[in-house]
Amino acid sequence: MRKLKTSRQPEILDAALAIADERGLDSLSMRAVAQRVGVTPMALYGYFRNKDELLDGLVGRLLTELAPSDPGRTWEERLSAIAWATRRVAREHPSVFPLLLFRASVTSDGVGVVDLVYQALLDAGVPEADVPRIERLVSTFVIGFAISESNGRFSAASNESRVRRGGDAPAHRRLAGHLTADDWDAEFAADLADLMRIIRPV
Amino acid sequence: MRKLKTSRQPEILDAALAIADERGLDSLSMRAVAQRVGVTPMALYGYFRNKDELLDGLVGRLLTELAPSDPGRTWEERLSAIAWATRRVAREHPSVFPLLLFRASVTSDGVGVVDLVYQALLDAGVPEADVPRIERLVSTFVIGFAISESNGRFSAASNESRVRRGGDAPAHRRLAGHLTADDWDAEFAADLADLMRIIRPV
DNA sequence: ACCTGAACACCGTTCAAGT
DNA sequence: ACCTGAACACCGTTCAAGT
Repeated sequence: MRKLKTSRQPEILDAALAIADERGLDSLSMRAVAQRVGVTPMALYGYFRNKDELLDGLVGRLLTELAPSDPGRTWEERLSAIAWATRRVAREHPSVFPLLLFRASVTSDGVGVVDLVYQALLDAGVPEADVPRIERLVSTFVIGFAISESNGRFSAASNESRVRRGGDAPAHRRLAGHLTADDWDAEFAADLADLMRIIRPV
Repeated sequence: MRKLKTSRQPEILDAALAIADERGLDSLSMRAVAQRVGVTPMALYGYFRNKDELLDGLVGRLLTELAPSDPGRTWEERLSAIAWATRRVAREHPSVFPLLLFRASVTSDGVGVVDLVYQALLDAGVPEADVPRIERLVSTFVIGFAISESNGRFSAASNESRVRRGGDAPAHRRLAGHLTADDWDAEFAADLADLMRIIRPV
């Protein structure tokens, strides 16, 4: 396991993120990254052991964007700031963002964000034994929401298709007037408010 | 857009699911599926327009496994049954399962499951206007939890790494005794109980 | 210390042709 | 109606070599 160079790692991650943002994750090939950096594909292997490690580097890059600059005073404000920052990062990097759900955030940046959440939950009065579980509950929802929104699972098209097929879906038929949501800011805010009610009086 | 044959679609999806389960999503190539079915790669294109549509078919297959045979009497029982079934499907098909978060469930099977959830939420007394939002809240969490668990985001390794780096993470240090969770059945049950508290007195 | 070239074993998909 | 063969434009990665 030979030592890796670090000098041009940031430059390479910049190029990779740009390609993913512009042309999607499927277009993110070692060859494409190399071309953008102005180098032969094989040169990349001096900086990342393989494509998987390059993707890990990309996840690390996203994590640094999650910690808000101004955390806020109350624990509600601090949790909200991180949640909305997460959603913003998902909109900025929709192709790369889903990798967050699959790669454990063990980089120091990832731990930093989790630590902020732990502290907020402690301040909220959550018993120490419940804090890690509640952190996973909230982060799983927030990341899942951000992915669903940015990748079309929540899309209006999906809701309309459901209405059209409403024949064998009685509850859909009854809810016909309420199926076309589109203000995801409002929905996310309402969801966070509901989750706060879980946290407050544990 | 020429018409597709349907005769051997189930057989092809069986083969694809088996490959993904045995060797992972990266090994799920059209060529590998074709070989398993005993046919030339090009023969598959008579049944699915491209690889993406084959993956959609796979998602449809998973959705049929989500609706529990015995739904249960109370709305709590019915919601729980679907949630636990979802988690079981994720463990059986960890590589394919994450696709559920990226592809809107507009197949009739998907609508069927969502309709069961809508009905349970109505029975719980959730106002009609809130039902679709609460369904998205719960399903996003349940799918996200199942993915995180089956794909290592919750792994013990990740928690131990965090403890080790605890130096610059004060809340982690304070919670050191509580960071090594491993009973995901219990955690999932506790999470569902918390979510029920959101649903009950909306 | 950093980079290149050639090569290997793969991909998804199109097109024209075969029974 | 169903399937095949050859071809095209790609992949990630190894190895040996070059400055």
